[in-house]
Amino acid sequence: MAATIKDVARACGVHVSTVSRTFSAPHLVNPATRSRVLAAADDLGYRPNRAARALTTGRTFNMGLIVADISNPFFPPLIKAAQAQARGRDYHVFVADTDEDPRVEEELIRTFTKQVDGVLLCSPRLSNKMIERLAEDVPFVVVNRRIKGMPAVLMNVAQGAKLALEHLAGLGHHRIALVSGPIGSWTSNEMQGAAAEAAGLDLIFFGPNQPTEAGGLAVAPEVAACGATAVLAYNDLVALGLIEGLAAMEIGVPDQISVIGFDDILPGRLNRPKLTTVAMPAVAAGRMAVDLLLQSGGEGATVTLDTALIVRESTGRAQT
Amino acid sequence: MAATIKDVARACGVHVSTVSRTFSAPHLVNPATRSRVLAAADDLGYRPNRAARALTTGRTFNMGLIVADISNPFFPPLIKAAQAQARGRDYHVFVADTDEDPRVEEELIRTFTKQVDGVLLCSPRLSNKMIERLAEDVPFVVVNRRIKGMPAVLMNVAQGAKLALEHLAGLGHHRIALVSGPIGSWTSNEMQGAAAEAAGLDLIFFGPNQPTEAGGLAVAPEVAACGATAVLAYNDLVALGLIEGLAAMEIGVPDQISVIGFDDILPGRLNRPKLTTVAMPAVAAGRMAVDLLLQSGGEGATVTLDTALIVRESTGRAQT
DNA sequence: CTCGTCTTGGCAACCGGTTGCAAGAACCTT
DNA sequence: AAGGTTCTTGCAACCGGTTGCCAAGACGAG
Repeated sequence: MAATIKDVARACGVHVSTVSRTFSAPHLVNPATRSRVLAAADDLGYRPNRAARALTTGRTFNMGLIVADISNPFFPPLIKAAQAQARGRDYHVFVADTDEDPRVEEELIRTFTKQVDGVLLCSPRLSNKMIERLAEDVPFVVVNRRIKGMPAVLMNVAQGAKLALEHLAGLGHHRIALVSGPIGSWTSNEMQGAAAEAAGLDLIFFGPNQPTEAGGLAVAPEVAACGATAVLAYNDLVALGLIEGLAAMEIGVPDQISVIGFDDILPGRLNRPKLTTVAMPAVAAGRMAVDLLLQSGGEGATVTLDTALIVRESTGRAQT
Repeated sequence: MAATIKDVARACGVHVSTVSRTFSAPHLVNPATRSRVLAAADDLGYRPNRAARALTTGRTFNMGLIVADISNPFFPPLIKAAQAQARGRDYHVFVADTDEDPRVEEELIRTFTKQVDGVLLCSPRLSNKMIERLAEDVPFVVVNRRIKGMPAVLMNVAQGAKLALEHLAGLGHHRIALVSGPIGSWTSNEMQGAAAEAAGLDLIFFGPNQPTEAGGLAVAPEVAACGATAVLAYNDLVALGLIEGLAAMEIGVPDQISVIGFDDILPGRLNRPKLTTVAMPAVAAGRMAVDLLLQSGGEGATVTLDTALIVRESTGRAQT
């Protein structure tokens, strides 16, 4: 059907290797011949078959990007940043969604192996051990997970959690609910770790939870019942669900309970009340992850990006 | 590095073809030999190289999915539905985002060619002519675009627009602004076409616009100035931006102006006021697109899915 | 015991390119 | 004019599998 390198070679009476060189090493072929080949190629609509080329060169010039849930508005900016950065490096990014399922995640990685030059693994749900094993077959850069010897882009969640807790303490909150995320989430662990170190606060942990609005909605009754005056939620989606759930029980935010999320997604900015949140550097992370993959020959550089507290309307003084 | 079919063959003293058959035609190899091969393969951690296999078989068992803007909450449900459906058919879906740029779209399609068995083209921005040309190299299913002889999944936008206009007319609105989308959008054209047929209404067209909140925000002043009492927006994102922009000018929705969007995305349900919208069958479309790609040998079946008006809080009686 | 049939597995060509090697041509040098 | 360079191009092996064809061996029937 589509023209191959042989068709082009035949069309202009030259060996296939010459055609091949015309595209991948133009300086090695006589300008006159080159233009003859290019003319014939253009004429037949020839495009090099990237998969076939990859077979011998070992490079596909594309990379995979795996996320747990593409519906989470946190990811699209990261994805777009990665795609843009990759495009600037002559690479293409293929995205896939695991539906929060570690088995699907593994299967997708296996599928990507040999079809991409590396995989950006964002907020993985697989165990470190499994990731290390899979890393034997394809280079990784992990985002929001620390694995020894593996290049990683981390967001300083602990710092963000600390800022958030200080903010709440400053508003007079002492009893604070911590609504964590799914099992296998490094982010969730970091948050809990940072919270556990905070002195003088009475923390109640809830989890694991789905990292979605449904998850927030579901824990709302428990959170309301536990007597906390403020909540630190795993992410903005959970925070929004929580606010919705509290509203359904006629509990006002921030009047009766303060809520802080993580991520700084767009819907949080449009919500009433506008969400106070710890902004995560998603765009920078997407860019960095691509660069790390391209630079590191698998070497374990680790980049940590800062987070920032953004105070909006969902937090206020504790009731006295 | 990774084990190849040859390593396995050597390891258990059989020819590579036998190993190959063990995986792709197990019934042709003696059970005893087969288990020996499987053991060796497992031992060496051998995985067939999908790209190499595709070279001879011509099938990759993966498909591409191209969207204009992955940040638009309209797409993730469609993407997830497509991925789930594909997974059930032993296929994998690779997603890519064009950033609303036709050139990027073309480049991505070219990249996908030969690396996937087909491409789902969602709300493309390329011209029909260009799409037809590219279709010579890779099978397509287009979503929200009608192209002769090409399988398509359409959403009945005209019907939805009609419902929306009737709803507004019923509330006493006569002067209605139509805020359209980007150039090259079939959806936008359908909306305009349907609107133009509506009798007894005074329509003012605004466009083209970016199909985002920024786009809605930007036209808000013009819309406010045109004297319309209601707006039909290209999609929910534009509608939300519009509401935001109107609010900044102290124009209340729905008290002073009614707003209807298209898509029924999640943020629209959380917004205050909750958005009245025409729900698009994104999930069904994702599923159908996959099936169409797998069934049709490129034959031009067209599926049209119904839309539905969902009345919430952003529309109300016209001021008298 | 011989013949015919069925299983099994090796051989080799092929998919669409890439690339090291070498030969011939053209161009310089001295 | 001989010898040395530099260019240009063809040859053939190779990447990792798949598959049509064929021969050897197993097995059952007569």
